Amino acid sequence: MTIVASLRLLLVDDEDNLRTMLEAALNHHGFEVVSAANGRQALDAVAATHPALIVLDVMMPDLDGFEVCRRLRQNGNRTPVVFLTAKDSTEDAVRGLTLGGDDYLVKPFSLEELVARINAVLRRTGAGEPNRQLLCADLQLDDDAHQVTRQGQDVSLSPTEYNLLRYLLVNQGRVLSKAQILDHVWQYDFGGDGGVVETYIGYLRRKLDREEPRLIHTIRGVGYTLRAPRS
Amino acid sequence: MTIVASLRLLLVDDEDNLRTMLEAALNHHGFEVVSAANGRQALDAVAATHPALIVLDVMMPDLDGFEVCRRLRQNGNRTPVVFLTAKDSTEDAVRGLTLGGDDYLVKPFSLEELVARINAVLRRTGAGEPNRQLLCADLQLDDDAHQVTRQGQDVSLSPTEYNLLRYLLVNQGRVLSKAQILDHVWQYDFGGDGGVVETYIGYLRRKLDREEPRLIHTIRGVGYTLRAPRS
DNA sequence: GAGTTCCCTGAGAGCTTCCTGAGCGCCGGG
DNA sequence: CCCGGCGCTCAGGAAGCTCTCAGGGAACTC
Repeated sequence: MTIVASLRLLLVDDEDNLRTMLEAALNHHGFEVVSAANGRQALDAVAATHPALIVLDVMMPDLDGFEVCRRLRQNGNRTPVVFLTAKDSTEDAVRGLTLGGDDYLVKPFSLEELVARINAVLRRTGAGEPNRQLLCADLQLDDDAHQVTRQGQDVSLSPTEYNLLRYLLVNQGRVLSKAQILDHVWQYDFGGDGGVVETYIGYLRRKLDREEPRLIHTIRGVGYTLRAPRS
Repeated sequence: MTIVASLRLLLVDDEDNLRTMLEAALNHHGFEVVSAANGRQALDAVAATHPALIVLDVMMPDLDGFEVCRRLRQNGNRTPVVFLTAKDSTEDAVRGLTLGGDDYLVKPFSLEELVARINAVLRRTGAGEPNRQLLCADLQLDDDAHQVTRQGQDVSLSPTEYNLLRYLLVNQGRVLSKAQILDHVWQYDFGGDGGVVETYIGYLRRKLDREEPRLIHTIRGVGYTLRAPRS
């Protein structure tokens, strides 16, 4: 869990369920979250609460996300934005906007991805904490370089493997249930069961946990945990 | 027994028997318990009593647990929730709820598990006490890591063994009858007799009480107790 | 458009866990 | 001292859980 001392985010999305879920999740990650259900509310909320970053859905009934952003910039507001877009259409249109340090994410995404993007943007714009390397014994993960090494050796991971490892690292020492892992590492609308997690844990073990000391441990009937041997 | 200074819980379940039983049990664990038999009562009770946490059955006649939670969140209420679900259907639907720090439990569960979850959620959301290691002489149990050590050595326990040990630790110094142990450590609908407890005490002794000083003591005709030798 | 990587599913094997029942020994009372 | 009750241990079957592998389909790359 990333602990950021009460950095205020504005979350803008018109789907109630998703907004509620994300609000809870971001809150739980240590952000102070203000939310808005449409473009106008968003503009008001920015003026009222001066968030450090805006998570902004593109597709909305009244003002769409682009329009909201355009108006903010027009008024000289530079608050960084992470856009949420649907797969199909808008992907091209977002390109131009990432120039200002902003970023975007295609729906449906996974929670860990969103948090990673938010932290990355905050880092780039100077508001967040500096880049932190995630370590566990001789395993290290560098988020900026998107690079993983074990015993100094580079290990090449697929996106899902990387996200899973990252989640394990952030929560090292804590036991994570398969349900928790699914919720955080897989896309929020994924319907499958815990079987996939087993498979991916298997991939990770094969790629970077073949030799002692083993870092990934199975807690039978409970879940998995990443833990360095006691020093 | 976990002593938490009068933290108020709301317990919501439509089965009278179960609700009464849980109410007594949670009460006995030091919580102040308010209970509700359906969704509407639950909403009223939240407004009236502002509980620190809600134990919420999913399957209910009027408003189901999800709906109750959704309405609370819509009103900006962030009270953490522990859901109670039936095995079969709802398990998938509950995923996504672990995001906000909430948790869930599949019926039938054991009392100790419920209490453990409640404490874990309170810990995560900052309302409860910080993670406390359970200790007894050179035996220690860490709930977050789900790890048990004796004389610094890791001991690997099965889920039932772990729950039993946890119950003994929480109640160390007190004698626990086999019936009490069955009631707290085994699922509430377990039909068997006390023979299982003997077997599991045996497992624990073999795994972590082979050498002096012995911590698990048999009180013949009464039950068992975990006690460190007088210092 | 061909080849590769990535993601997910399903089945099977193998191990762990759970519980029961039986036999034996210990303890305490008569 | 003997006996009954209680507790301990062991063995074993059934169920559950996890791992692994193979394979198909989607996405991406060149």
